[in-house]
Amino acid sequence: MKIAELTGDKPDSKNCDECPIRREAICSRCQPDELDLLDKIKVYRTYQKGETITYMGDKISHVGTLVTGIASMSQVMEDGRRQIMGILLPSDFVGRPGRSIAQYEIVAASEIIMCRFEIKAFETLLANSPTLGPRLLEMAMDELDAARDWMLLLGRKSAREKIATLIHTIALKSRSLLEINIDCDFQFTLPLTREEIADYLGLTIETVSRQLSALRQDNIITIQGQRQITVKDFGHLMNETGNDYSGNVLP
Amino acid sequence: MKIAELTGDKPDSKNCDECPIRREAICSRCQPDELDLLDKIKVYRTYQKGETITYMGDKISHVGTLVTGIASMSQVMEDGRRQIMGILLPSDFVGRPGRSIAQYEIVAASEIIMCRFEIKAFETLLANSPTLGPRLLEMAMDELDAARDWMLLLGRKSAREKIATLIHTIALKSRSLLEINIDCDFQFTLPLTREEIADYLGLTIETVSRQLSALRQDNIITIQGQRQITVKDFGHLMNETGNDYSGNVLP
DNA sequence: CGATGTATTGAGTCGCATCAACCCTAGTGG
DNA sequence: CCACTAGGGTTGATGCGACTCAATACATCG
Repeated sequence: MKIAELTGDKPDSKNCDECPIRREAICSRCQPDELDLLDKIKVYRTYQKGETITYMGDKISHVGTLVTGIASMSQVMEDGRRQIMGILLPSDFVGRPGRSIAQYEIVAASEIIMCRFEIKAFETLLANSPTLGPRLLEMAMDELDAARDWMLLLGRKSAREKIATLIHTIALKSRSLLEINIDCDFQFTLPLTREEIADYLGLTIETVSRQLSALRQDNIITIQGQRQITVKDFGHLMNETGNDYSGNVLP
Repeated sequence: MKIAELTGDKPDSKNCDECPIRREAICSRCQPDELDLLDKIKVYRTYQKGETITYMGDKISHVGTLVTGIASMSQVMEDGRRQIMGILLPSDFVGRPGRSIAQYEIVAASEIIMCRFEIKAFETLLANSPTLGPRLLEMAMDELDAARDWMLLLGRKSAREKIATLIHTIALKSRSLLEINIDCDFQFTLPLTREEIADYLGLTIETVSRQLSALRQDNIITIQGQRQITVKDFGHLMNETGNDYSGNVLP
């Protein structure tokens, strides 16, 4: 039994070679010469837990990569209803080249470090790089797939299926990060509050709490404290997600 | 008062220069030499209304651009629940370079014509083209924005707001296609059945029908036959969408 | 003209939201 | 050290909005 953390390690240095997300981020295919160019315009910045990085409608001065920590990307309606459209994890790219007004609100769900680039400078690099564009395209298409999968969840799944899917997804991600493939109890820390979960799944905090309790009572998970989840049986959990077994694992 | 059609004109010829979507599609930035290369590998194909172009899990042999007609992209659960993640209109790109297994089901909602490319050949062009990649990236990011906006609708909007948003969106799109900017009654044809609307909005057909009737009774729209919708007052309709007025028009 | 697919409308039910009370933990200051 | 407070979480009672089931109307087509 292992404890997984989605927050990643802190970068011990400002050197790209030692960057913990060097292999997955926008720069993953850059050759040394390109990396140098990125290195020259990059600026690290830390945000505190709960801090808002961009508000909807804000002018955007930077794009960047999340290096450590967790953030959420959400849209808010006038009356306060909120929908989180994505959870940002280390190596995720934030911002859209060519757009200067923020469409979404980005909030740090933990203390985070971002590797930021001034947007004009980045766009210039992007236009001249042989690797940045293709990597960004690949990442955008991955996000598109994820967004579309989530649309099925939001539009068609029951509260129980939503919660089961979230836990299943986070557990799988934690497990693959740790490269554990043993089918035994698996414990991890929920990186989100009940409110964030509710806003991510299109539910209320009360329903989230109730469904978590129900899954616990049905012996599918156990809960230690408020955030520690143990999955007793992945197959059993999978049954509750509404997904079928075929073709859900992407290459 | 004008009648708008989202289906576009049929291509009178197989010549790219006269293609009705030449200015918006993946090839919109291609120079003559690149266009020649695309032209050599392109194959037009017609699908009948109701025909399924790809099933989930299918091996994909082609990518391509929708030239005329309407199609839907959806995901289906084992028990038949369906969520449409996007409505494909002329100039939209179908398929993901680098992926050989279909994640989604594509169904023709009307008779359609596709301009298709064998996937390997297209990938080769993409890798060597200075314009294809950037254009594809731009289109992917636009779709990502659209998907995320739809997540707010699916997760947080009421049935009435969902219907109002759909009508508002389609009406705006029709109007801009016709380049009409007059604030008067505006009539258009719903390109979708009630079932498709339901699957797009995460509702049932009965709820769709009831909410359309309610909007009619509240004098926000009128309905002629089953598919002809007239918007009496855009402002009034906008009030029902749950959107705020600021910042919703993209550049 | 019946047959079939599509749409509307009504009655009843249920899942999730709402409102409200309470618990737990951590942090603060007297 | 402990009372106090605030934020996060759980649980219960109740209500409503959307789903389900069912009957009927309308449209299209052979």
